[in-house]
Amino acid sequence: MATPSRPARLRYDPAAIDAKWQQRWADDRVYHVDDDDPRPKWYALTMYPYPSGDLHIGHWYAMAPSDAHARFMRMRGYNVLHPMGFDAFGLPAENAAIKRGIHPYAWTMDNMERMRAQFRSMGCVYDWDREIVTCLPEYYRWNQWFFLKMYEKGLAYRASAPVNWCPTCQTVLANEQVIDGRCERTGDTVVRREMEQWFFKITAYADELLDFSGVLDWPERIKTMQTNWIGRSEGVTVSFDISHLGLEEQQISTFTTRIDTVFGVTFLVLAPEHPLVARITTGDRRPEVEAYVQAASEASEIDRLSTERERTGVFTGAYALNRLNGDRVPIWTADYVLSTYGTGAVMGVPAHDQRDFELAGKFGLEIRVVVAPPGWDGEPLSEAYLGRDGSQVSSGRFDGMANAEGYEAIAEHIAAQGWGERKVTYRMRDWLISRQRYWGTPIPVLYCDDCGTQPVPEDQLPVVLPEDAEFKPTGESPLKQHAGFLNTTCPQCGGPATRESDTMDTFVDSSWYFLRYVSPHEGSSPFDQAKAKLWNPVDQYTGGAEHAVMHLLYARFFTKMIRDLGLIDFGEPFLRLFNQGTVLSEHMKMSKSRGNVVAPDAYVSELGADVVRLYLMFMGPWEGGGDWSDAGINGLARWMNRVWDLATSPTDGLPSHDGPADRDMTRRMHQTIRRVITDLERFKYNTALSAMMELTNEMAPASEARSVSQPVWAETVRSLLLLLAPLAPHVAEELWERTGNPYSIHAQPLPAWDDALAAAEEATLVVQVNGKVRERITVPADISEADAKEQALASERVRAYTDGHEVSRVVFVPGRHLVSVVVK
RNA sequence: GCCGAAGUGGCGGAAUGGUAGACGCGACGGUCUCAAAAACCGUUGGGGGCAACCCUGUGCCGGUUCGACUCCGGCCUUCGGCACCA
Repeated sequence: MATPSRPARLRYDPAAIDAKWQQRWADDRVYHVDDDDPRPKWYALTMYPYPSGDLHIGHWYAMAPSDAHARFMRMRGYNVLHPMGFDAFGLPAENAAIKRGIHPYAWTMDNMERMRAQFRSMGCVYDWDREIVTCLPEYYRWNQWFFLKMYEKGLAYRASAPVNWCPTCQTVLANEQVIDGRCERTGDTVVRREMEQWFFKITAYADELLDFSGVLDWPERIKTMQTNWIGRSEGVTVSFDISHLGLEEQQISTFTTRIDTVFGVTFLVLAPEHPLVARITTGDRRPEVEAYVQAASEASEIDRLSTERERTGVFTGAYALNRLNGDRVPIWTADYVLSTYGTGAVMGVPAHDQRDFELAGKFGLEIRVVVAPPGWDGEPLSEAYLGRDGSQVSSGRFDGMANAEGYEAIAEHIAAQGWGERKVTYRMRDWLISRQRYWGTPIPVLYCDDCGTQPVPEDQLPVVLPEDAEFKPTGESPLKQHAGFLNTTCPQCGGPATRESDTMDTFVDSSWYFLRYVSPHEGSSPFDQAKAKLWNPVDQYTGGAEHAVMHLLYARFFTKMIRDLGLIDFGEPFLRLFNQGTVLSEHMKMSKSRGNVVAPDAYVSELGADVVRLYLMFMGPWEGGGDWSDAGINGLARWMNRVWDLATSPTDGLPSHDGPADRDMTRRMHQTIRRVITDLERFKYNTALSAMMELTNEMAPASEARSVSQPVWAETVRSLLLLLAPLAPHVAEELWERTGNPYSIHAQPLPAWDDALAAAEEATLVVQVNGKVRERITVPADISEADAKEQALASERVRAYTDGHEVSRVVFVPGRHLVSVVVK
């Protein structure tokens, strides 16, 4: 591994201590959470894992520090709900079934059993009585229930749409699951297909999702990412007259954010998928247009998205009328226009849009400047002018207006004429939830030849996955072949009907699981409303930043939707959000193919859970992740040895009272308590541990020199163990017992600090001359400004710099014990 | 290309505008040992000086300030996100 180094030997038997206390805590159910506890509540949630089979170091990095924080909050007097469960639906289970003939249910259950044991080895405070498993009907029936509620409200709908199809997963993906034109999971190139699919209307909440005023503390980064993802943009729709073509459609509607440039339109561009393309194309243009549309449909997302690619497009042979100036402009189709955004058609303004400029340049279309850049000489532009500080020209009666003024005036004019209206569009699309797979929540819908699409009646939920499905590598969902599942009767007419065979995206499961923990086995509703009111929203949510725009956005959407169903009275699921970083190995992401995966189990059995926990927390700031190092973890093992020695060393050699180092030790102890508590509040585990190490560095020689009295020593050890308890729960508990304290340390409050006792009596007065440190003088901590300045100026070293010069200024910084002397 | 974050010893990293490098790792020297490991003690940004000390130093260039790792402006690099969104 990274640095060859012999492991430190521990002074104690970590495996025995871990086992001893884990058993005792389980027997005593010390982590059972009581809803009726009178203390203030704190809901601490860590993103639940997918049951992939083993807890890897990344799970530890996500869970050990968050567990430490939950324990910290318990010791601060909160009734802490800290549940755990499994995100148990998903493709790996189904792939295992196809490859190895194991049923997804069995595979998932086995994995969870193994992971539960590994979870226990971490010593977390999870209340396992509240565990949820999303692949069980008792959970997923409520996905179906929410689906029905959304269907009733028009928030769940079926539509034909071009979708992202992953050939390996054999299913469609949500837009959010496509990264750079590739499947987020497999890295496969995504192809586009036109399919009938189910959607959740997340766009109905787009504006509300942009509003983060309901959260208390979220990383700006995540808010920005969501805001960009939603991509709100304000503009105007404007239609162009095509009534002369004799079609049913009289006009082509376009969307623009630059209505001020509408007099510069010299062509229109339709997306290749736009329904009008085929109908307006003239006979002589047809072969070329059809070939272009065909090629566009075959091009992969990657090709089409490439910005390096040369601009392409073809003329349809048809013209449209620009109603503002009566211009007759050619209608083109080009693949840089997306059918899924705006109206699928844009007005081509080459002078003021770079893409239009490139198309016009390539095909010799007119480039007409209508917003004159400041200082423009009337010469042709070398690139599109995108600025908004020009003035209107060649714009009829709007000529001479400042750009911003022109925008407003033209928008008003178009609305008044009925040619278009102001409109807000979003980059975000509705959430495509259909998956052509078995291992997910069946969509509770059936199709009747007579009655059409019918929701499954609520009293017939859950629609359960058939157990006897066959898993073959055909690329078709096993449900599609399962007659027993498919064939049913219509609730409306009693005639034969066919069930929907698609299942839901697994992100549906995680969109409300934080509500289920409050009443995990509730059978008559998704969650107990009174308990949700008691516990939710989640006070502190932690997890990886990779969920910034998927899970977190969906969960916010669901929460607002559930609020609008009247079940809860808040709209944000997570008040505070913290994203931990990633653990690396040799500066690279761990992966099986690289062979650099660090397995925690071996370290846990050799050094104990606590040393692994401490090392992960000490590595660096939690949000930053870090590089796993075998040498680094030894440092923490050594420190645990030192703590062990300090706590267990005999104290009868110490003076019974009035040790000469008592004051210093007491001060250091109070300083440490203050630092550790304020650091843990902000997840600063690394500096909290540094503070405790500094304390132990001071304790060791004081013990050696017998300069601390027994009572002060006992108090210091006691405080150290309490501060350590959230981070290293097993060893702290063991030492708590060995130092004669009553079980359990985890039921104790944290020690309090006293600022007066933490205050230094002496301080180092730093004297700067012209900004450079020239002298350090030991002075009373409460030295007055006058005395500090006097002593500073009297110092010989300072006088070496001031003698013979004029002292123009002397600055005293009270809290810092610093005097800054300025000489000329 | 756009948006965001970050650049500090050999390494991970500390520093409300106020003693840069806490704490840990590693390295070097020592104690113990037949020897080694472990443990313990000491040294450890660079340069100079016998020494007291001095110079220099937080990606680069400038600015504000008595004082800048920290604030401002402009670059460079790295990482993350978005990427034809009209």
